[in-house]
Amino acid sequence: MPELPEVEVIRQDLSQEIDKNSAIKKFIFYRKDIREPIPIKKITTLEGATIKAISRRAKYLIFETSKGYLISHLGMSGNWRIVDSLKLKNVKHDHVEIHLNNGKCFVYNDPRRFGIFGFSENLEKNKKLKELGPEPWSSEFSTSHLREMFKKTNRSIKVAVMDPKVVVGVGNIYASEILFAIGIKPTKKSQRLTLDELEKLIQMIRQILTEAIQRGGSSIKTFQKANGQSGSFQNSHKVYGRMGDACFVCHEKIRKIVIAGRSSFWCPGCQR
DNA sequence: ATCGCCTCCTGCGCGC
DNA sequence: TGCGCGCAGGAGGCGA
Repeated sequence: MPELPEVEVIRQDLSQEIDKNSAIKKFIFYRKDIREPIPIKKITTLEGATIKAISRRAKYLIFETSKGYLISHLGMSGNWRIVDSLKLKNVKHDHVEIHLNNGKCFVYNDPRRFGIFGFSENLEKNKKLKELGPEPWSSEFSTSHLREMFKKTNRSIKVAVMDPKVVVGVGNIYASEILFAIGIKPTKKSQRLTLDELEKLIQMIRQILTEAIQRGGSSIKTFQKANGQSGSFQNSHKVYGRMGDACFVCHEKIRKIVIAGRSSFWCPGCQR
């Protein structure tokens, strides 16, 4: 479900429900583990804490509280929804509820359970976060960074652009869309991109992710925003999920190939 | 060190 | 209609 835009949209929705006085009243856990064991004892110490902000790093959501950080990753199928505590009904695959003192409840639901819950007192010491590469809009995400990353590897650009050490947040859908938008085929070796192409790649990653966030993300399958609305960026997909359909630009048939085990869509007319 | 392959898990859509 | 199969937005571990 979530790549960076979807996580960011959920972050914005959840953030709307809190103000500077919002505190965590109570957690309810329906499972002890999803992908990894949930550190329930540590997380429970956050009861009574004020939520200062809800932020995002890569595809992680971070609840910044007065007593520490709750870190959540949505995996493939995770989602949050906002419910009034009094009207709350537990549905299948609801794993965690965060009840706030303002009567709202944030509910985490994840059918495939690939998501992660973590606790941290100090984000800078968090192993998972520490090893992440640059955010797409950061100055560290530059052509020199890409050249450094690409010079020693022989991977395809599709695989490289999905590597969180190269840049965080680009998942399988947006990788195909971004490469179509800059006219580079997904199997091209990352090493062989010119400086000009690297520059275009950076700009297009920023542009497409920004637009996707503005459009509420891509609601394919079950993705919904935390406020229950659907995103609309799926209507802007030019190649993803369009195998056999005519390219909107050159009318050639969109192809699907598997790269590193992931379906990759591209247009043989537009991408070289 | 790097890379491809496999795995975790449930649900859905397709073809027979 | 029912069943089996393949596939799905992520990411970490393994062995070559």
